Amino acid sequence: MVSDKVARKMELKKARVLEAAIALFAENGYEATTMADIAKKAEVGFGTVATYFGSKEELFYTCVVQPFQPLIVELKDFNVSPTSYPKEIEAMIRKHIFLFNAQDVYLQLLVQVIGQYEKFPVIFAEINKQTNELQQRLIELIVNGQNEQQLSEGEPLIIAISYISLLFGLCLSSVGNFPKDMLEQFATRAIYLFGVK
Amino acid sequence: MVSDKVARKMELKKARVLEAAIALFAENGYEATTMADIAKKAEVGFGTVATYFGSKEELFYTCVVQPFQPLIVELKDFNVSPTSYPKEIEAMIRKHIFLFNAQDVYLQLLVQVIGQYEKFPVIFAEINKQTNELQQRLIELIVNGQNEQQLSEGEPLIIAISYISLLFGLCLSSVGNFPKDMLEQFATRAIYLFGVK
Amino acid sequence: MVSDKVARKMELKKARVLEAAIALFAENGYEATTMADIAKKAEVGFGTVATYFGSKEELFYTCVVQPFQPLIVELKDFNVSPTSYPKEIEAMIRKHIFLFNAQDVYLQLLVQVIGQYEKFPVIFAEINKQTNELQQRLIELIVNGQNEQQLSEGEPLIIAISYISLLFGLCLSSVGNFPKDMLEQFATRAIYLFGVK
Amino acid sequence: MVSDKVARKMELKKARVLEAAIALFAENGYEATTMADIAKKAEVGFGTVATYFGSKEELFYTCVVQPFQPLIVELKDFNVSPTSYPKEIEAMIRKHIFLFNAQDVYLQLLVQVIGQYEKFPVIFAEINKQTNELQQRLIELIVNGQNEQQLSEGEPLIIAISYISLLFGLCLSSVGNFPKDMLEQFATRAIYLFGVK
DNA sequence: CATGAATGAGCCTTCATTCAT
DNA sequence: AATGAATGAAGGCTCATTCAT
Repeated sequence: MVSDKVARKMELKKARVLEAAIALFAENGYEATTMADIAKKAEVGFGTVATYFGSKEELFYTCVVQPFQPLIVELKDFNVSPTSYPKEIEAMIRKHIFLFNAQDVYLQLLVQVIGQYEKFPVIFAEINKQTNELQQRLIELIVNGQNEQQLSEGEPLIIAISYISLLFGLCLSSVGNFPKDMLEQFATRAIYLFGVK
Repeated sequence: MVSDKVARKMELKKARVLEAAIALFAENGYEATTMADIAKKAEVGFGTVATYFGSKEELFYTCVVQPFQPLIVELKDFNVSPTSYPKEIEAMIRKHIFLFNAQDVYLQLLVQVIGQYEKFPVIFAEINKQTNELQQRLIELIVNGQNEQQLSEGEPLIIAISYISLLFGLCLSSVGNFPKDMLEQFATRAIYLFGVK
Repeated sequence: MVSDKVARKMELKKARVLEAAIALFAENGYEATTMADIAKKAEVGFGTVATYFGSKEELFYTCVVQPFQPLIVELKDFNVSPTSYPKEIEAMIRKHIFLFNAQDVYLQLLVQVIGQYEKFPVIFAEINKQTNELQQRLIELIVNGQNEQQLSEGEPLIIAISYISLLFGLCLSSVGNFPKDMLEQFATRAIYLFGVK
Repeated sequence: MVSDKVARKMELKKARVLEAAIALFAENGYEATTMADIAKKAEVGFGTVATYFGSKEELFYTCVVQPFQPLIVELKDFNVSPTSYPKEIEAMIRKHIFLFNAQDVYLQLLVQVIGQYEKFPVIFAEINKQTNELQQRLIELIVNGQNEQQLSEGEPLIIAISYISLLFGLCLSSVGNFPKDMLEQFATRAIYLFGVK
């Protein structure tokens, strides 16, 4: 019989461990991060980490996969047949860029997994599947925009990949994070990729 | 007194070790790659790796820094005040993209270092310095193009960063490498970032 | 929160490890003794040794320095202005020789450190400081004895060094340990060094 | 066919290697001294050391045993039935002490072997055999002196062991070596052990 | 003969995991 | 449930030895 109070405490601790783990995995990578480091940063005993998450591998899995769900939902949240394509695309890009910037620590981690997909095949597959859905949705948007003649010609797949690459590429470059006004400018510039007239 | 024959042989072995190391570091990351793995792949005794490169850390340094020099030289090899900016930029982008694609294994490694710059501060500083020079040269090109009114308005720094980010971002995406015709298309699309009229 | 029972158990194990380490270091020297040997002799996992003492170097330090404190206290425990100098000196020597004999394993270790002082500078400095205090105390005793004309002439420093050298020299010779009656005889003989009339 | 010139050169090199080895073994001990260190100090290629002396163990054996022969001969060179025992003993002790002091590096090495006899059983046996002969000769001297009533009573074995221990003990203490006048004083003091009247 | 490139056995150390409290 | 003492697998590195030149 576990009281709500205790359960609440547990959840808080678990969240603290997860946050610490994400930060350390992002900064140092999988192997260079020790369970003891994580426990210390989360201010729990290191046995506790094992109790909550099982093995280190499972913890890493959770670190990468769990925050990805809400993120991808946000990223996919745009209208694929808006009235004004330029306006919708601009809004989408701005949203994306600010999202990426807000989650920079997590994205540093994500970039590692993507950059070493052979090392994390299971996790990568999961990530990739979802990212492909985002890609599909982008293609849909582009195709519609081109059909409506609000966007200039160009292979939609190429545009979608280029755009996603630009987003992740900006993550790589964002040493010390960009100030807000620069983010705005990146957004404005990225629109060009879509062939907005 | 070392004969030329022996020296030649050594050079060959050294190159073989380096190639193996780059491939394994790129695929698995620094920690997950063992000296034994490298030696095995290079078909030498693992003591030999130590004899050639000292420590694992030094080997990694060499793996990242040594191939970077010729690469960055190639990347910086474009005319900053051409007659036709659109043509020069298109040629440059095509060159860049094909270079990146040809060196995909090495670039996977490079992306790791950039993505975890806190973990490899010395190497990153070296890389970053050179990359900044490339960025400066790009800015020069863009400023000139804008002055000549062959390129539309836009903050040159933002454009340069966006472009470099796109290049590295494409590296991240290039799982299993793109076919040649897709590379051409990426090049064509990337031009848009520069505001070519 | 560690229970007393656990803490007790740990102390016992720690003592067992230390004893094993002293014996093996004494017999084989620092480098020739492996952490695995020590763990095996102490009947613990070899990770445990590291948990308790950190590194091999720290363990060695503890092995040499920790038992030295009580020993030197005992060695310095004599009266520097007794009524009868011959009697006090005889008692002191007997005590010293029996102490050395009782701690023969530890002293074999100590002799190594002294004999290779360049190799163990920090430990040696610590040992040397204390030994010098013993030497000073011996000199005090001798000077007093000479002033009281109970001891014959002779440079006190020379006598003190000779005596200490004799003690350590006997350690070197004591292969398989001397029987008790021989120890008595050594004590009787060593008195001569002090110029007892 | 090896010319004398070449043979001479070899002998010189060999001697240089041996000297370097003794110095390094004495300072750092057997394991902590590497073949490469020795080769470097002797200014020869490290393959050469192996060519000359075979294995490291054989080299160590040579380092300890070879210089011992002439040393022990010198140490045993005293008259066991002199006219004046006090004079003979004084001369002997002075000779011994100056010999020990002159060969301090080698003796540091010797002390290691004696102090860790279990580790070097073969070498120790050899050393011990010869040292016992010295001890026997000392006993002979003492017995004769006592019979002639030039030396006071006392178990000759005890005296001999004490004296040899003192000699080796002084080696241990001689950090930075004693000045000549102190050596004289040690000699004068050591005479007391023999019960010179 | 003299050399040093090549090698792999063996060691210290780190660290994920287990389990008793 | 939470903890950390205990453990041993695994990796980097050192270094004696071998052997081709």
